[in-house]
Amino acid sequence: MKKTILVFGLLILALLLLFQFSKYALVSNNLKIEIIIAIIAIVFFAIGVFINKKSLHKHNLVSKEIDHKKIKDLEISNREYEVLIGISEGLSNKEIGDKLFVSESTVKTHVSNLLSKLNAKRRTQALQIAKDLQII
Amino acid sequence: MKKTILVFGLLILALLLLFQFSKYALVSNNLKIEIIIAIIAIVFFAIGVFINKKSLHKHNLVSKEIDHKKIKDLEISNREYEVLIGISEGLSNKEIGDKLFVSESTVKTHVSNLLSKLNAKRRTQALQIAKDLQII
DNA sequence: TTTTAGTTCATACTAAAGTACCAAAATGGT
DNA sequence: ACCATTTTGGTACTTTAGTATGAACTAAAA
Repeated sequence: MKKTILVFGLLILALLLLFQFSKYALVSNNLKIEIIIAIIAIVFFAIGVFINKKSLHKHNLVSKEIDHKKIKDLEISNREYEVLIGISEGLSNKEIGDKLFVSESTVKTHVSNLLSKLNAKRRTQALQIAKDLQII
Repeated sequence: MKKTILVFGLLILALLLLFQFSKYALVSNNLKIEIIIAIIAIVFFAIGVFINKKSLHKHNLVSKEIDHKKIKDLEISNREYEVLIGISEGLSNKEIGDKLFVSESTVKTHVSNLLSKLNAKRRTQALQIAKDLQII
């Protein structure tokens, strides 16, 4: 919230500066009107894209973003997470091993640890829980 | 694709008109420079919001809807689809059987048929493919 | 009515997945 | 250098998943 207010404050300040600058530039004839219009257009286009992205993020995209903090809270290691990604891609333990250049035994160890950390009985359940927790 | 080209064509046309109008208005002194800048700003802000919304829709909202037509095209039966849902919920064959009031054998039959229809080797791969095809 | 597709279930089998336990390297911070 | 954690991988085992095949029943379509 504080961040939002700060951003909007800076934005308004920048716009006022731009406004004054364009008037000054016009009067002193340093810049052509086309250039000024182009600058205004680009700036406001960018603001439109930015504002829209922000507001959509809050409502629709939450489920698309990965909660890295939760991964750490669950004490899931790097390698375990890579294995989880492999599972979500529908790979077998052997295939995950080939992808990560380790043996199938190693993958099984990671999977087993992953399941207990996610409190899952099966890899499919792990996927469902991981999606629910927004870590994949 | 054709639609996109049409929209962009009209957009460019509208901008050119706006451009010429602003120059004319300035020369003839009918409008103040502040008003023109404000119009440009509002128009480009709206364009920014519009473009952004369109591009986000294509990526995130389509994937939320189930393609029932594709399910029929793949010749996936009612019961097989119910089993697929069970798989996506992370259930074992036994648990799916309990949920649908059939034996584990029956579930295995459905799963096996489902895998060949989805061209998958494992249930996790079936999930990945089904998501890709937007049937779950 | 015969056919077709879907659902059900069983047996017997093979292949993966998952658990339990152990142990050796590698890594990273204090 | 030392400690804690991660990563690795093995053996032995149990459980679950998946295949192949055959068969019975149902409902709807031809």
